[in-house]
Amino acid sequence: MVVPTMADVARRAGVSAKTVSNVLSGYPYIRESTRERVLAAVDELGYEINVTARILRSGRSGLIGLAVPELGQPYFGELADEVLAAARRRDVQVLIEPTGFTREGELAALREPRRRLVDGLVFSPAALDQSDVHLLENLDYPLVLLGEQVFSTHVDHVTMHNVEGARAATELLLDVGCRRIAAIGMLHARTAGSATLRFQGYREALEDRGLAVDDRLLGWADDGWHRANGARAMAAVLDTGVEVDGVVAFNDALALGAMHELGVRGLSIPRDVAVVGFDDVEDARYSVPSLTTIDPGRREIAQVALDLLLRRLDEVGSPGGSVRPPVLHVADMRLVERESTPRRV
Amino acid sequence: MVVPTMADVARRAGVSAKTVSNVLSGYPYIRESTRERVLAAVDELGYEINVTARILRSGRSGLIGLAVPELGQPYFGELADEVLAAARRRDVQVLIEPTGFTREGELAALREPRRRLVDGLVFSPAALDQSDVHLLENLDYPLVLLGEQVFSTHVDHVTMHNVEGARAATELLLDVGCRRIAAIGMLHARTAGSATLRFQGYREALEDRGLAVDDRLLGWADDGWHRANGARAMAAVLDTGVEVDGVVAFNDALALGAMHELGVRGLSIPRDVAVVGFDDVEDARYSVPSLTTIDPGRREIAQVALDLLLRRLDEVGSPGGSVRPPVLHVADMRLVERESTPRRV
DNA sequence: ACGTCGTTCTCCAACGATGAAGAACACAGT
DNA sequence: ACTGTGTTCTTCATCGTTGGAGAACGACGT
Repeated sequence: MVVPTMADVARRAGVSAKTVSNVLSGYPYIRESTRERVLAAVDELGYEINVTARILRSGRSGLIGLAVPELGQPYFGELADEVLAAARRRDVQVLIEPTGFTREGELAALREPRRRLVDGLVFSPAALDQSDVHLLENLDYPLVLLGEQVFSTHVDHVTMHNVEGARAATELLLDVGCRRIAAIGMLHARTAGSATLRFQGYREALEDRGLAVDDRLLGWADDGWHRANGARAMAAVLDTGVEVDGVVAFNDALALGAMHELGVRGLSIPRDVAVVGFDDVEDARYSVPSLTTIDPGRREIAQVALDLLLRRLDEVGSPGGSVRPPVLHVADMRLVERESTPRRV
Repeated sequence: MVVPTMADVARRAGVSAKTVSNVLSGYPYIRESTRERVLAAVDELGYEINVTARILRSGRSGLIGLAVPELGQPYFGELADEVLAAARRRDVQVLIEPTGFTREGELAALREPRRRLVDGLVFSPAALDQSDVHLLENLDYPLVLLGEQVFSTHVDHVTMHNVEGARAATELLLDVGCRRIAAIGMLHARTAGSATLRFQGYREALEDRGLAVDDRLLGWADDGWHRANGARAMAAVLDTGVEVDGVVAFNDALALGAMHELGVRGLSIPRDVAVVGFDDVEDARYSVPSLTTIDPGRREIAQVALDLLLRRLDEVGSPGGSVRPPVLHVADMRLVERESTPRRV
């Protein structure tokens, strides 16, 4: 016998297979002596349950999918760690599906669950947009959305304070005296999405102080929010000859790229130019100088997303029928001041 | 009918379920007209095969495990991306198991495969050591080891040129005139592992030029190779008052932390101190200044590890019996020169 | 004495696919 | 006409577990 089955355990303990199953799944009406015999048999045979058979019979795999663009990007790597940690606490496994910032990758991730084994999906879209929203509704498995790329009133959604975060970042710069603040990370293509919302926060903060947006201060990064593009966008802004005394970057990678470019040009941070990022990835703490940034509440996002998904899974399980309406959860945001901005006076 | 089964397709196409199965799995003896009818029925019903049932019957899940310490660390995040990409090309799914640098996490990862669904495991140990090697032998599933934490002649293993890499890094510094080269990332605890090997490369390079290792130049980072510890270790070295004109850090995060500390102390890189890292994570390209580092061949490592694992899985599948002896593959290494070191003369 | 109830356990039939074996048929060679 | 061979498809059992139904038993109230 290569690997023992429940029937083997049952035979050894002198009970039926179903009793073994009952013992293992915590069914209460088992005589103590029986339970002990069964557990002893399990031990002696080194029995471990066959998960596949259990899934086939019960219809639940205890596996959820996490579709994110790329783990190499620290924001998503760290987010994935948080989701995995939360999942471990709840005894769930996570299948990560990197979508590579491509439409095909994201469509594939949406199709996978039916074909693969996952019970539900946490999905952070980057390439799909609002016009694809119908793809996310009426899926035959529970879905939790992350980010601000696509919104639907039919799907649970966890997101962050984008406008408020960018506004707080910009206000900090204004408070320390900056008046020529560049925005790094503008996107042409999208009408929604983090770029638009963060730009909105930037604009609102300026306008509250009676300042207008100067197009020459907008740094475009249509190829993605990587460091390289942050450097490029910063260079483009500086090359217009416009005066710059502050930078709001729409994520930390852009900010670090921009700081790189500022350094190359011999500008001192924060003396000549103050810089604020967005995301609070681990790098931000150890750059030179360390980066002031917005902590968007990553841990909260991971935790809430998983909880929402598991709650939906329970709803499917118990046909008691009280289907909750979809939730939109916005995580708490926090400004983290470090060395790339001067102290507030 | 919520979700159609093979029997439904069969009924619709007027054939038996087994014929549907045969069509879908590419069995050759099917009349063309039958094949078409079946595929039409599949289309019409939107049928997708139930993976769980297939696994139960066939015994293979097409899922492999990847056990790494933490995705938030760019090296592992990027490694995971490479493994996932390679897996996608081969139509395999990957279940990532973060072990959190803990012994318990790693032991759990080793136990999981039996309980969970994976056919095999790619394992990058960080907390287990050579004394645990017996845990890795005689597992009842195929295993591929990564890294240099544990070695076994019974297990396939993919690793990198640690000694040669650290030696190349140190030689570069010597070539550009450094003579007081700090080594950042020393560990007390381990007798094997990357730290020891990279230190060995450092020492060999020095000794080849007739230089001795100066204990004051050794920066310890027993709490892990994070940026924070790189900064701390660098600070400790500088605080001894010893003169430093070069730094070999045992990974990029340590190097970036060390650069941070050097910056804080007003030392210019590379003018006052030249710095070399190890790993070539994406950050290294965009730090200020950009970091000279060793590319250990991450993509090759991911690819070869997956291939070795899949090859073992095939061996299990076909009892033809020619079990290949375990392989030790060492990936190609490459020195990437950037701004943190002066040009070689 | 009898029905009711709670406890403890068993039996059977699924879940949905596939491997093994073989039936039915056509066609060729003798 | 008969056997052999190749093609095409079917039947049946099976992977290992769990849901549903209910059997067996004792205790309890009436």
